[in-house]
Amino acid sequence: MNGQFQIATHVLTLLCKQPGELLSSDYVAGSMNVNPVLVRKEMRKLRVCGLIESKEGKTGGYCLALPPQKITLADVYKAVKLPPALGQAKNKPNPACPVGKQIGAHLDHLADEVEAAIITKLSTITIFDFVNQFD
Amino acid sequence: MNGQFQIATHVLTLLCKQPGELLSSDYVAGSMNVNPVLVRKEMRKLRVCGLIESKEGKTGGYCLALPPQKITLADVYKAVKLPPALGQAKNKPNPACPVGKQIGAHLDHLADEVEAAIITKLSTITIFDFVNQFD
DNA sequence: TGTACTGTAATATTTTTTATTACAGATAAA
DNA sequence: TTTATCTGTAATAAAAAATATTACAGTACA
Repeated sequence: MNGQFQIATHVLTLLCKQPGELLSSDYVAGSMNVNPVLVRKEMRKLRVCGLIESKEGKTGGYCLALPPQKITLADVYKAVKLPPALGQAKNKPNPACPVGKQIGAHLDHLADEVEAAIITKLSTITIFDFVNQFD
Repeated sequence: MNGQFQIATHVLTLLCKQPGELLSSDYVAGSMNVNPVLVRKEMRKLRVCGLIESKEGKTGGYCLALPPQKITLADVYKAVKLPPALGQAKNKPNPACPVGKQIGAHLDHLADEVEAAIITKLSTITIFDFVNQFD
């Protein structure tokens, strides 16, 4: 139950709907019923990737760093760094077994291909597109 | 850290390499350093989906139910039922907010599209293909 | 009839995610 | 210059999910 991508997308949607305004973490956290600190954590990731800007101090808050047509959901996905879609084994397969010895590399390669497929799909959708779906 | 897909794929690889033989959960669990009960749980999912067969009692174990050319990694993915690749928000967005009111439906639709992209990718790879990568 | 499996439940442990609390630093306004 | 309000961040607690462990009923074979 990982809602980091949803939080980031929700905030970006709000920022896109109120261009030019600075929205506070308390405000957006209230709009989605989630803890403000969690919002600030996701915002840090988005800021590091150059998707948003933030301003400290009184009247501070967050706004988009780029036009929403330039931000794809793939950018969001990469910024948020979710765990891999196929999961990730933590076990160490038996190296004495010919399968166990090699399967890690093959599974990693497969995981990379799946991540690439996800990113290809998400790169076709911008925040602008996403927000345009709303009434 | 979810290794269910990896466990299922590992077992299917072993079953594919030893056609006709029944492999026990203890044997395969030893090959991948994981708990045998966890193996049996994944095997139940694969059996329900018709990918493997199991036999109880002494000399019991697991074997493929289909030729490995007929089992795709998409079948495995669907059988294992991982949590959605984009995660899943547990929060209930504020229904008084026009964004909060609608975003759930749009995020669900997006999640469906991403799952479809994953399945499209994985459906191009059979267990036979996967196992053929091994030396 | 004993042995060695699957099937499954119950419980505990570990890991991950989310929530909460706290506070330093920044900035605007009184 | 002081106060209020925000970000940034750390530390900790609580909740949720995954995995490990234990236990045992049922099945099938020797």
